[in-house]
Amino acid sequence: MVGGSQLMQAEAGEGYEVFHTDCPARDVVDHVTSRWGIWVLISLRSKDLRFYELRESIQGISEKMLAQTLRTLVEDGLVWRRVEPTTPPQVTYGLTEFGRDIGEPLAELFDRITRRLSSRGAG
Amino acid sequence: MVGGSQLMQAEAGEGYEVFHTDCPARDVVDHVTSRWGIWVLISLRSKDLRFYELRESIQGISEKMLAQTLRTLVEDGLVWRRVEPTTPPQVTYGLTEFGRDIGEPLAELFDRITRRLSSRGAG
DNA sequence: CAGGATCCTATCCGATACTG
DNA sequence: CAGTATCGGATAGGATCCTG
Repeated sequence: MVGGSQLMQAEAGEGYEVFHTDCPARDVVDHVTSRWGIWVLISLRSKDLRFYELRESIQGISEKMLAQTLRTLVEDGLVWRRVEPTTPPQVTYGLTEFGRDIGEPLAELFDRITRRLSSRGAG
Repeated sequence: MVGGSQLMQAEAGEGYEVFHTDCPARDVVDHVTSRWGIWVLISLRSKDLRFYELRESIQGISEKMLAQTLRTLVEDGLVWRRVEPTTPPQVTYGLTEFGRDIGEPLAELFDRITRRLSSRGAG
């Protein structure tokens, strides 16, 4: 009876929200905003990508972290995974509806930061 | 001369973006999406808060991490810090214009995840 | 009240080697 | 190609104690 009530605190308390440790959304937020999660999601927004394409797209990511990040995002229902049983095997990743939904504010976040930084550097 | 060019790759390359390690926005993104950064920013959206209010608002955060997160966000220009030289001293934090700008997609991200999770749990 | 300093541990994450 | 398994260094982050 503790989870999911943090939004009510704004009215009950002094006007600020309380973020519970066991808030279910917190795990997903942590995964989405993990070191590599945000870049995977943003990369997949333009088009579905194969494993090696993602690895080359996201500079600095290791195969281990890419695999781990993808596994988490698939578990969370943000990314789907399709295996083509060819030789060599092809595995493609793409965004689910949930993933596309989440990808929007993520891309917006990235855009706003980029815009602010470039305008600061230019002017 | 290397940073800020990753957005061009979508046209030059195979249609997906490349995220450079030295992209200047990446540092800010990392700070904003750090373990506690997102919660601090969202908490400050409703109103300015003092140190202890933030600590109580964000369940599970330690004083060390709150101080460290706030320092980083102030350095990035997302949060301002005002010291009242009273006894005991009062320190208030709030969002700068940049911080409010970034806070929007952040709150939207949190809202969408919360909505999706609660609707999934309810029906 | 608002933190800095210190210590210590959990985990993150890269490198390497190996598998289907 | 698309991973898994293991190891070890780096770092994030909590607990505690101390200061203005």
